[in-house]
Amino acid sequence: MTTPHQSRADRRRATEARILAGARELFAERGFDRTTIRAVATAAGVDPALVMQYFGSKRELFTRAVQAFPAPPAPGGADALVDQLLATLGLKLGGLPEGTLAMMRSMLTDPAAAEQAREALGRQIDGIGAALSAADDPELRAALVITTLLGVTIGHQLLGLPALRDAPADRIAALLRPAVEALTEPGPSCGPRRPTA
Amino acid sequence: MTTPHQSRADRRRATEARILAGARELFAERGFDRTTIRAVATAAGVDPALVMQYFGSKRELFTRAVQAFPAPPAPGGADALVDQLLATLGLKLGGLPEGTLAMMRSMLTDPAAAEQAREALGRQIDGIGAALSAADDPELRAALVITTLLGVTIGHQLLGLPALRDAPADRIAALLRPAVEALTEPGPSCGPRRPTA
DNA sequence: ACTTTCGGTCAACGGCCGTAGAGTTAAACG
DNA sequence: CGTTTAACTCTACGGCCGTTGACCGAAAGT
Repeated sequence: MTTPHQSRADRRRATEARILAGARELFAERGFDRTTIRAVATAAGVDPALVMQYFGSKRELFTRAVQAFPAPPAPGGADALVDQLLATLGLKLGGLPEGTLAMMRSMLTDPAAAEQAREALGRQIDGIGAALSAADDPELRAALVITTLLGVTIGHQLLGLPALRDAPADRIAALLRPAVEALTEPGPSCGPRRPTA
Repeated sequence: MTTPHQSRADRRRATEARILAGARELFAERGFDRTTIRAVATAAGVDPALVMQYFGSKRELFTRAVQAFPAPPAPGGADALVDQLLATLGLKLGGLPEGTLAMMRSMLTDPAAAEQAREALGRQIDGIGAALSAADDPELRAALVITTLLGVTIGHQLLGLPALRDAPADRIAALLRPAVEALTEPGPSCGPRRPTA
C-alpha cells in the first residue's frame, strides 16, 4: 500500500496532503457545517484524532484547506481585463480549484468563511476598480462585475442550474462579455434606448 | 401580556404566526443548519416541543417558512421586463422578503433548499426565456440574467460587501441596466470591439 | 541495543440537537 | 357543573459531533 521506504518527514507530508485533499473535496461539496472531521479522516484513510493533531481544530483545517483562494487580483489595464476575467471564468467553469468552491459553498452560512470571502472578493474588487479608474464609481462597477461573475459561477457550479449546465463554457463567456463590458464602460450602452426610468 | 380575550383558534393562529416569523428571521440570518428548533421556540416565546407539534419536523418548518419564495415569474413582453427586474431588485435591495433570504442563505449547503431554489429560479428563467424568444439561446440568456441578479443580491444582502452596501439602490440599478440589456439583446454589444477572443 | 521520538490509533467525555410521550392547565361544550 | 378537547409544557432518549488524553509500534538517534 504505502510506498515502502520513505523518511518520517515524507510520510508526514504525504498524509497531511491526503487529509487536506479530502477536506477540500468534502468542504467543497458539503460546506463547513456538514463536513465532519470523522468523514475527512475516513476519506484520508486515517483516524479522526490525527486530523486534530495535525490541524488543531476544524476551523484551522478549513482555513488551511481553503487558503489558496485569493486568485490573482487583476494586473491588466483596461478591457483586456474583461478578456482575462472571462477567460478564467470560462476555462475554469469546469475546473475551479476545490478550495475556492469550498469557500463559496460555506460563505453564506459560516461567518468566518463569509469574512474570508469578503476579504478575497474585496481584493479582486479593488484590483478591478483600479483598472476602471477612468469611469465614474469604479469601485461600485468593479463590485458589480465581481458579483455578476460570482452569481453565474454559483448558479453553474454550486446550484447546477440546468440552463447553465447544458451550455458550453465559451458560449456562456461570449454572452457574458457584452454585459461585463457594459458594466465597465462609462457611457450609455449603445443604441438610444431610453435615458432613464 | 397576551391580549386578554380571543378564541382558541385565534390563539393558535397567533402563536403559529409567531413561530413562523421567528423561524423566518433565524433561517434568514443563520441558515438551515445553524438554526435550532430550540432557538426558534425561544424567539417565539414557546416550548420547543410545540414547534414540533405544529410543524412536525424542522424540514417542514423550513418549507413552510420559505414557501412565499416564488415571486411573480415575469408577465411582461420585451424590455419592459428589464425595467421590472431592476425595479424589484432596486426597491427590494433593502427589503427582500425574509423567506427569500432564508432560501438563498441555505441553498448552497442544504440539498433540499438547493432543490427548492433550483425550481424557483427555473420558473423565473422560463418566464424570462419566454419573453426573450426573439433572441438566440433565450433560456441561457435568461439564466444569465437571473444568476447575475442573484450574484448582486448575494453580495449585497448576504455577504454585505462594503462597495455594494455603501451604494444607493437606484445607482446600482442604473449601472446594472445596460448590463442586463446586453444580456437580453441579440446583436453584438455596440462599438466595434473585437470579434472574438 | 537501548532509549527517545513521533506518526498513528483507541476509547471516551461532554455538549448540543431533533424528536417523542406523558403530563398540565384552561377554554369549549353539554 | 362535569366532561371533553386542545394548547402548551416537562422530561428525557438516542445520536452525532468536536475534542482529548492515554496508549502503541516503528523509525531515529546514540
